[in-house]
Amino acid sequence: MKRLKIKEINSCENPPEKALIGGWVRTRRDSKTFSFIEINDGSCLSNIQIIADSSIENYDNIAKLTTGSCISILGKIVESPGKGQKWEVQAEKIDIHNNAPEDFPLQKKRHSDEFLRTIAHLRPRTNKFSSVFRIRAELSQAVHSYFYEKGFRYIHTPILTASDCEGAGEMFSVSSDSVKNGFFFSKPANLTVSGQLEAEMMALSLGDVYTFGPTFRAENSNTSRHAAEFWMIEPEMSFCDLEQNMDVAEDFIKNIITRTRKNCSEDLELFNRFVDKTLFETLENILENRFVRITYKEAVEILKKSGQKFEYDPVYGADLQTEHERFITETEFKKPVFVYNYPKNIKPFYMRLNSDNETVAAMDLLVPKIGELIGGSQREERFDILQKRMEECSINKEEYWWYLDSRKYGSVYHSGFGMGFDRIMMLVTGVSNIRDVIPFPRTPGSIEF
RNA sequence: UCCCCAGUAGCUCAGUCGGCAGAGCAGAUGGCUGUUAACCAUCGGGUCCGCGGUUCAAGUCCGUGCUGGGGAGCCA
Repeated sequence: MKRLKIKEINSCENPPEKALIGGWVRTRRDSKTFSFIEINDGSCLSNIQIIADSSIENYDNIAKLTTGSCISILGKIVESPGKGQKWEVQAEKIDIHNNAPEDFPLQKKRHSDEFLRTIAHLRPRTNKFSSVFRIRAELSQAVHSYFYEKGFRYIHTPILTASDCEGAGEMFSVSSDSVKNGFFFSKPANLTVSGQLEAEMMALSLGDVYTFGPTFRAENSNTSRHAAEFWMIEPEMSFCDLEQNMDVAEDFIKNIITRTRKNCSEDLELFNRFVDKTLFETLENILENRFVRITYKEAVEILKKSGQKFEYDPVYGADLQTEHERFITETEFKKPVFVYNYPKNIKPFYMRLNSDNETVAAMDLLVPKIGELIGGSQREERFDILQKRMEECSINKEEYWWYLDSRKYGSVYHSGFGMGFDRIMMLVTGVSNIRDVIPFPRTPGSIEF
């Protein structure tokens, strides 16, 4: 008999009379002649209640089932006379796959996030984390659907790379003992910090492309928003300027949030109730408003005129501090804000120089509570200017011969951005620590599991 | 890497002025009930994060290390 998932039963008006169900015991309540067993199979947040009568052959063992055990049940699906659930299962046969010993670390009460991180292998068995990871799957799917529907091609950029100077942070080096000098690739290799440069090459032939894959940064960042291994989405579009780039970013975010809200309503409800009571309000605010667009120069002026006391005074020409970003998105506008046209000396070489010769066509998207969610730019497509910018930034042009080639042969204006997938997970769920939206997070000093 | 905070039973936490190590939940045993984080009774359960110091006496005070958390920098 085919196993039926709890989600299928719950969404049914007329479920089949009999079903085979498998899952993990969340709680068991005893009576003299029968047991109530609540099991969860991960298909949805809800559990299903199993009634096991003492007439079942292995009832002695069933009455000893502990939280965390795994069982299969063959039984009748009936309307529940009790409150709290529509359907329940009158068990006819119960297979005990494993009875969890008494030291099973998850109790029925609430655990702290910090404790659950130490048992990352078991935390998906909790309501909160199973919800997080169902939402993560849905949000991933939404990313692919969005781009697919817009005619973008999903491309795979390398994870192993030789480039080491994109200004994107420290890199992990990769070596192998299988070759004598350690250089498997004949020169030093690293884990990628971005697929952008390769994505540009693909965009300059396929038109609109995107990557969605793992990214690695060896920065010793100890914050709730940084991980050493995270997933990044990087669309890259030919015939696209900075303004169109921002249009895509805004539409993209609104689209994937809308889809996730529709398809994960039960899971999201949990976060709105227990994790962040303003979550739905926040998402509503993002969906219903146009994102603000201001230049870097305007941003600095707003900060200067605000009368707000900052630990670091806002100065034109310097990077915006976290406190500045928060003021702009949380206090001044109270909605997502694109800040664009940054001074060229605080941005990397590949961003397109504006006609003022001072700023580049860069844009960052700042979002309340999350901070920087997107960083992007129109790319410098002009061969001579790009070379000059590389010189200014002390980039070794020979290593980038192929990148420069793309500006030599059929170059065209193009743009793209990078969005931290784990950060939009935080936005959508209200979870405040990036370690809690990644199944097995890697952070400085921590690579268990 | 810097600043701040924390570490006590399997988990969540209390522990007063330095003076016998505590509760709830979880577990075991028994009872009761179409139960809903069920309930009632009984029992078992401790390297008070490690090391060093002060003291008649340290979970408590001091130093140091480790681990975790919050913030900053860096970024997505």
